Amino acid sequence: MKKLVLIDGNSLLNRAFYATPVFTTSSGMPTNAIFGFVKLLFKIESDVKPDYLIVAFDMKAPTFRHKMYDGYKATRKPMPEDLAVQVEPLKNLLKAMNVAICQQEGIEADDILGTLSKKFNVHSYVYTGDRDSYQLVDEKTDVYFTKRGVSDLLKLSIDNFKTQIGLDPSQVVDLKSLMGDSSDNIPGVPGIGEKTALSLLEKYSTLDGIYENIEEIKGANQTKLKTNKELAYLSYKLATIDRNCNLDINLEDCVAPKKYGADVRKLFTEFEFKSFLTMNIFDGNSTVNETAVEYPEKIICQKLEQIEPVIAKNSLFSVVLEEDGAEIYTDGKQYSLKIANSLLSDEGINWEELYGALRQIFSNPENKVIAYDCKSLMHDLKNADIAFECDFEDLLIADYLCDYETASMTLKEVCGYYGYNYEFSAFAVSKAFEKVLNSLKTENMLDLYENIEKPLVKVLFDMEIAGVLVSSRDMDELAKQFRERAEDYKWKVFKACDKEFNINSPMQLGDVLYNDLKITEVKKKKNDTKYTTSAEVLEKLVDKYPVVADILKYRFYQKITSTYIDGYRPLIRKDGTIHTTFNQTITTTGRLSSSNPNLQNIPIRDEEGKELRRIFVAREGNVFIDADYSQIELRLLAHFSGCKELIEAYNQGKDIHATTASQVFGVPFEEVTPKMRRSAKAVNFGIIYGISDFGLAKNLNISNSTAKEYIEKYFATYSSVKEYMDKNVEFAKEHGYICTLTGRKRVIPEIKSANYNLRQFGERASMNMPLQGSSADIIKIAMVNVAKALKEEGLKTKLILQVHDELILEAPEEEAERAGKILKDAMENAVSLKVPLTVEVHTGKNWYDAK
DNA sequence: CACGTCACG
DNA sequence: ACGTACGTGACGTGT
Repeated sequence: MKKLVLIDGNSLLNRAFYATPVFTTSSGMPTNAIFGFVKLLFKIESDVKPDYLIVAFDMKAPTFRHKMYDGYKATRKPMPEDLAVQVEPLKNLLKAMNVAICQQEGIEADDILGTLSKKFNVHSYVYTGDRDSYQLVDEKTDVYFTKRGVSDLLKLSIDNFKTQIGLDPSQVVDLKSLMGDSSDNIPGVPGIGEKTALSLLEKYSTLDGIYENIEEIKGANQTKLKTNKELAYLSYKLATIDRNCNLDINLEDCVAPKKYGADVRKLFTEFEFKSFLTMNIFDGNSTVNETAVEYPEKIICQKLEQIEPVIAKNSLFSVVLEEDGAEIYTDGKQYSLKIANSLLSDEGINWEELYGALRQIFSNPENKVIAYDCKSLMHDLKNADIAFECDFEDLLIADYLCDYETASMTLKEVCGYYGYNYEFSAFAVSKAFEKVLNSLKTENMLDLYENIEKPLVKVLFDMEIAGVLVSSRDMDELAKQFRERAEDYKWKVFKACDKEFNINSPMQLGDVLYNDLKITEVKKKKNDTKYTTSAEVLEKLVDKYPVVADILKYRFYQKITSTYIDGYRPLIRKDGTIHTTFNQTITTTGRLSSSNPNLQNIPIRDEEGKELRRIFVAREGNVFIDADYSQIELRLLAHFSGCKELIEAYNQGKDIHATTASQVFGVPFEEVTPKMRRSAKAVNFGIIYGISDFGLAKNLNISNSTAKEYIEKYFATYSSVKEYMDKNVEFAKEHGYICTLTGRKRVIPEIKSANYNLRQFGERASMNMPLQGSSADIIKIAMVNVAKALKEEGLKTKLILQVHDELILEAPEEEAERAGKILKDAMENAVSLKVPLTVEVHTGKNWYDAK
């Protein structure tokens, strides 16, 4: 059977517009949607190889079906200006390409598609971004729906429809008549959503079926359906695509073009579609216009497995992971490589030829790769069993450092930010990287990038691959205990409150505590109707109201089970290991973060919670070596401020909190009480956070005025600390940013805010960033050095975790002693300060014992 | 998807 | 008079 491709022009142009980064010709005309559309067209031509092809457009005037439905507000947004100006040029281009176009007053594009797919004796492929068209699927019509972007397609045919969508194609209309579709102005039955609609159709198949059995349907749904019967049937009409429109089109008018002429080449040149010009799509009469083709990019081949003979040694590759396909270009200096992620993850398909080629690129230390997010690229390649051993540059990491003013950007955004479009070729990545590299130089962060962040990428990758072994036996045992206790406390609370409710809901809990039990000690916040049920507040009530203690206990066990036990289960692999992701480009201070799961917030402060650390165990024959910096941020404070008293205390190895206590409270060192020491410790922490009397008062549960006295006393004693803090605030006010030890920057726009609270926040952040950020710098240096030393010494010991001021190694028992020394040495000597950096090391078979 | 809560440094 | 300690991530509820 012959093949007819039917394209929903408006819908796909719209998709192309949003999926393609905004770019213009050098004269300023936006062309991204046209580019995306044509790219899709080429893809369709090479994938389907259609005999016939036609693009359907809506006319601008309001259409028939929507006119019937004037009473409802149109929810469709107007077309953005940048897109609107691309519509006519696209149509002209299509005409030049001899692509058939169909548009007719009063007929919607999907009615055209519906009619044409029925009319001819051909197999139709409908390309659209509109779910309405699902209903067109039948024996001779496939619908290809663009999920994300333009080339990620959901391919629906009569064979897979039910499994993909869960309905028959005809039921799509029934579904819409019930749930409506706001983007298409279809009302549906108010109050009936997708879930209800699906379960109704599951039972009664069609809208008619539902109304035939309306008495069977229970409760509110029956009422809703009865009162809105007319609306439902109107919706049915609106959602139904008309497959019998009067269209004057012959199949022979729609022959799919094979080659294009000089006029198309001219238009591509006008649009500055460089990569299309080099494609083998033009007919013989259309010779290359030398002035137009000054572009370096040449397709070497579109099949990666053929590249092996052509790539040179010591090559530079710009790499982009794409939705589909595999391409490689060169400009004679470097290669542009695009590969589909799916090619690396599809199991059971033999891509060995391709992988061989990729191995030749990535596993060769003489090559260099430029990519965005190399760590995830390493993971993707690892899935295909390709080792990442080449040199690399990482656009994501470099951009994180130098575009510190901008919130995290995607690859598309970063390239766009520097004026490139990576859809043309992966060269955009290397071009953007060059720009970022330049600003790293002018911003004095090249060293930070090259010697800390970049090598850290590989270190983190190795840590993520190593993972941590979880003892499921210990975990199950703990789970059982904690779940039981949560249950016990839950019922204890219910009995005390004389009612069952959801303790997990702060709303319901607040209601019970403050309305039923009439607890009056806690006041609502001003301008707020809500009570807080935070542990901080509840703890003050435990003496008077015993039930509150049980609520806190319940919360505790519930938290442990839901977050740290049930939360882990789906993340534990077959071999019993769990693998976190270390995010290198999330925080404003330069710290790492950890997710899926977060292994940087495992309980430790609470003794019972700490038990959880026993489930993290070293593998057979191994031990954990846990090393943490002692008060690294306070030591940095001593270093940066040059405070003589603090420096001396650290050099003499004195207890710093006791020292502070003795000086702030004016008593001899020997007479410092535990309580005084505790207060001084809180003051020291407060200083690091950019202290405020209120914050300190809350933390120590003392009055604001007492807290204020402590702070004044502290600054009177350590005046250089005060000067140092003031200096940082001043610097931030003047420059708008503040730096760490290595020159890492953070912008603090709040510091210039007219809003007092924001400005205060900006000041505290300016005081905290150099301490928290430099601490992050230092442990990163240590990580790079430890990893390097372990490798050089040929040890099997691996770095597995980082928790901000703490590093954990997993070492074969016989290596443990040596590895421990290497670790301590690397951490203590990561940088040289005016005070020693001391590190405490512990060893154990599980994380609990190693702390 | 925002919020409250709570786990960590 | 106002509303406040720095930096994260995950879970559950409720809109």
